[in-house]
Amino acid sequence: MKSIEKLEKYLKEHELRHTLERTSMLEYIIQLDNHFSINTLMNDFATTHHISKMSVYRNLELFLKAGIVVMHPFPGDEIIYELMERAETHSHRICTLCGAVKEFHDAKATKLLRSHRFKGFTMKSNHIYIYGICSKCRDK
Amino acid sequence: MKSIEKLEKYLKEHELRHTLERTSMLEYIIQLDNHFSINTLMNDFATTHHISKMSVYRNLELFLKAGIVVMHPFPGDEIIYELMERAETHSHRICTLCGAVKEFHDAKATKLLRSHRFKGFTMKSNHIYIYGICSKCRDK
DNA sequence: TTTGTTGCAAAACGTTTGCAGCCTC
DNA sequence: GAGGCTGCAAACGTTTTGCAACAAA
Repeated sequence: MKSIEKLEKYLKEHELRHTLERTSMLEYIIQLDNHFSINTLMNDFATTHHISKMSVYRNLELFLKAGIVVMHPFPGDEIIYELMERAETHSHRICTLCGAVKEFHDAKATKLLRSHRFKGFTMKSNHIYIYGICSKCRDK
Repeated sequence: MKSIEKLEKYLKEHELRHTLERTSMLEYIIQLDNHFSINTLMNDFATTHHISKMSVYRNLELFLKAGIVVMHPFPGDEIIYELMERAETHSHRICTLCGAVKEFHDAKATKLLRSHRFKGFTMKSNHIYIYGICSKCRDK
């Protein structure tokens, strides 16, 4: 499902309101087309759009609950997020030493995961992370 | 590889030192045999062992780099960690609405992921996360 | 003896809280 | 209209920084 539709569905189901701030924040994240952090939203988005830092915090929370945005377990001082819709198109491999992250595709594993059926759980999305050491760090 | 061996290998390779604090912190995490947060370490570990909060922060960082501990992308106000060795034995499914996390096994997918070979990247570990809605939240 | 490590305390910083006013619905 | 939502500012609490003393190798 598209991110915008997800937002509309979530707001409707939870009797929450459609605001300009929510829309503009989601649109910003969509056009970013990349990983981002709170800093990205505070420095690049909040300063150039009509929205307060508080609404950024609160609406990021909402996007996470609605499954529109995912958090990534990447090393480093910042928590990294990504649009769920975008994150679903690839997996991540991470160097624990330097924190470098690469995206890669794995059609087989993704397909296998999608076929899962859980009792008492509606699957929406699945994500794969591979940890290891990149060649740069290995050569040191 | 066992966590203790990982620590020794990492310290040796990086010419770092073997200290009582590092050992006791790792032993604490091993015997915990569960997810944990900074709070767990600060309140339950640091107060009952000879170690300062600063060393907890700094050594958690070290454990992450050494691939001894992993961070999880779970919703909520706390960042959740787990011993890598323990996390490798299961996958996680997460309810985005209430934040509930369940561990589950998926031998097939895990095996498939282990068979990956990357150019310029030495894989150490792989992790699967499934997002969705649990039955409790669905029924509301 | 060298140099990484620890622990302390102060400082800095990001995040939360409470509330008044605004805007959806 | 009712109640969610925003934005402000103050309060809060965690994390970082700098440094001196200590300890591993």
